[in-house]
Amino acid sequence: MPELPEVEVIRRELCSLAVGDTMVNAEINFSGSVGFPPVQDFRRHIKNLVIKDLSRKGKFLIFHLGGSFLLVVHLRMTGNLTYVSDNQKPSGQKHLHIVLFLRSGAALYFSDPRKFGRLWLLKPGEEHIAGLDRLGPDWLYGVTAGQFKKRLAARGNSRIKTLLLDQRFMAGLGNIYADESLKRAGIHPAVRAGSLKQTDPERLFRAIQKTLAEGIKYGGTSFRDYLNASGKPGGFQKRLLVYGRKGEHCEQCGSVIERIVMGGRGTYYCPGCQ
DNA sequence: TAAATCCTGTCA
DNA sequence: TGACAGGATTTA
Repeated sequence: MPELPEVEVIRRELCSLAVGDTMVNAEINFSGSVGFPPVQDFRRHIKNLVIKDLSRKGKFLIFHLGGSFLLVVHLRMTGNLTYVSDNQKPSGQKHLHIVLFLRSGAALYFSDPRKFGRLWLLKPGEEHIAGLDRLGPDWLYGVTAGQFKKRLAARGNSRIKTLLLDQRFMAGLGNIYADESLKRAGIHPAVRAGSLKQTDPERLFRAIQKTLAEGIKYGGTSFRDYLNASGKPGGFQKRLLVYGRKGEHCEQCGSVIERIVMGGRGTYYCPGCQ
């Protein structure tokens, strides 16, 4: 489900809700959600670790815990991480795979219908186990427009949409924000990076940063499953210009929005603007 | 560069 | 019933 803005919204919420609290226990209902270490070790090691801080790289959420442990979370398509305070615990929730109990009485609920999401409990030097070492720079703090332009030049043969989804190139964009950013920059998704016009790369860079910032501002996009750490939907779905709007008229130029498949992903764009 | 894979749910 | 889904990796 979530892309950079959704993960960032959750990170900010958990910063105010959970930092300073301590992990006391883990309930694991589906062991496949634990990427590392083996479930028994995960349960044993996570006890009594203070939550010192939370950071984010691309779509990864990273809890910085006592003892230099890192709890790395990737929600993939349908994962949800919800902070539940002591007096409002839901019960019998379907697809609830992991509960992390906190000393305050609150808990972190990880649920995920499609079971693609993962949690890893790592020590420094083990970041590669979660794949963190393969990520390119984060879109919001990783590079300047100039550095982005250089990276683009090195991948001139790739189609721009495909490139934007490649987390090794740059980290954090997913299918929705890639399409929305290309629309805002007026660039066709199938264009090859090397064929972009002179002013395109910088405009695209700005459009992506602006679109992501807007996504965060409106609390993320709840297209189907996404909920923030408080269990509430975001609002950016109301501001989508092309994603999921095949057959509708572009608000800017009136053209009919099209859907094509690129790299196996549904891709929406406006043939008039892009 | 595409398809298969990991899964379940929803919608046309 | 089949197509499709905010992701990412592996294999062909």
